Amino acid sequence: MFTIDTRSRTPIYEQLMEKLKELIIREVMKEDEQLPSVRVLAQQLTINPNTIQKAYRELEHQGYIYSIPGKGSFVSPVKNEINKERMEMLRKELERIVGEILYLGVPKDEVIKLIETMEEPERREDKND
Amino acid sequence: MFTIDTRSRTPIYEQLMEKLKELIIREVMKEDEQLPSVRVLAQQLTINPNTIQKAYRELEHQGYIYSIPGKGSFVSPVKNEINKERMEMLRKELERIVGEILYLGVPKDEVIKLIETMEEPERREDKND
DNA sequence: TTAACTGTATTAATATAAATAATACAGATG
DNA sequence: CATCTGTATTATTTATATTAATACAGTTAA
Repeated sequence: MFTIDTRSRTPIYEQLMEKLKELIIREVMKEDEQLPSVRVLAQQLTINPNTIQKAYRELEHQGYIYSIPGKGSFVSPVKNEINKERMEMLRKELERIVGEILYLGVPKDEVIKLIETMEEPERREDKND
Repeated sequence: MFTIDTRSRTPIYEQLMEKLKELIIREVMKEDEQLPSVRVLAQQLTINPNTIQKAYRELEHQGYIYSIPGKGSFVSPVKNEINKERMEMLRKELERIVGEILYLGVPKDEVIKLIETMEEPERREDKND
């Protein structure tokens, strides 16, 4: 499914979160799709189940997945009460990074251009639950 | 000068780096201005000199400050060979964060609006060394 | 030159966090 | 019932961050 660098200084569970988020954001994994179980993924990546569990727990807390005991873990539907803390954190991070980029001399226009090349995810409007 | 949260889960040296970068980016501290010495700052913040040293070392590696043994540590002039690794890392981080924000349903226009409200640092063009 | 600064380096000890390991429990499913 | 799922707990090991105590060399001013 993906690879983990056990020697990296960034913790395994964080790497896992990034990779999984990537799959969710790029919509490789879609709403309500089941994630590999804690044990299966642990075996595939040859890392400890507890580490997977930690990553899943965090992703659930951030609103990216939801878990049902006995059934499994699944990708969260996007619009369901976006985590406000997370949104606030992202806004701050964005400001920090753009601030740093501007300081380093990259003109604002270029930053905006970069963002304009990025794709907005397509989404149905009609699916109001 | 600033405050450090020793109980925070983010390492002290990272907090220090953020705070100092903030001062440099907001141009509270200007080119070639001297930073407090390792020992003085350590005493002020009541943390270990080695921790300050670590932060300074990293900031130097990222191109934000330069140190002269026996003299002190100073804010780097901005245009002097921007750290390309760092620029690349910032670009990637930007893409990651904006990607996540877009995924969460914030329209691209709004992200761009936010960036447009940010101030570009003013800089002389004539000072070509 | 001496005294008091500066950054830098090293080595050891301690504290905190991450990761592994071994289980256990309860819900879901066929 | 057997086997899958998530979740929780406790202990141990390993890695990282932090402190501590020095040492050395360059700078600066008295």
